[in-house]
Amino acid sequence: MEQQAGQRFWLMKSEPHEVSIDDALAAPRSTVPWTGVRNYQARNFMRDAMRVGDGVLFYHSGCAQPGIAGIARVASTAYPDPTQFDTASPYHDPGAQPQSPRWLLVDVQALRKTRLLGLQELRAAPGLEDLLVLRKGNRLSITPVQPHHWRRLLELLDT
DNA sequence: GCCAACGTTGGC
DNA sequence: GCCAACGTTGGC
Repeated sequence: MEQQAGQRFWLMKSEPHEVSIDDALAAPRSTVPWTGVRNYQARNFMRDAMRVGDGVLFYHSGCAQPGIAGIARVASTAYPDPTQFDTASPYHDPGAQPQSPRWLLVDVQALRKTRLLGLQELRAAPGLEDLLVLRKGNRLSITPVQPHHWRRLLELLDT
């Protein structure tokens, strides 16, 4: 991916049994709505800081082989997550009202699948010591990625 | 299944 | 505003 001025970078976690990088690539226009974010900090990143075209590291979590599995891009601005109003959804939020949505999402377009860059390898890689997702106890499903981390990760993914 | 870490809730 | 209890995340 070419770096553009003002472009920001993100790491976004998905449980592959829900939406994997393969699922995203197989979707129409390789684009999926990032449903189910129920954390205010992560929501605020989408609402306040993300822009169309931002780079995304597609991370598989909650699985046997956690790690970065692909590259994607932010494909929309933030809009209400419809699952918050859906009583049949596990993401239903009885406190959310259609007139005042509580939860937002962005569309994410998968660009390519990469080799699996696993957690162990991430932890061991020089230059990634401060990557937020590697912090002890980190549970945020969306974290900003510094440009120098992004460049380093792309190097690692291409080797 | 276990458990550390964190976020949210609700009584006070 | 404090903080204990509870629920969730996510690696192992």
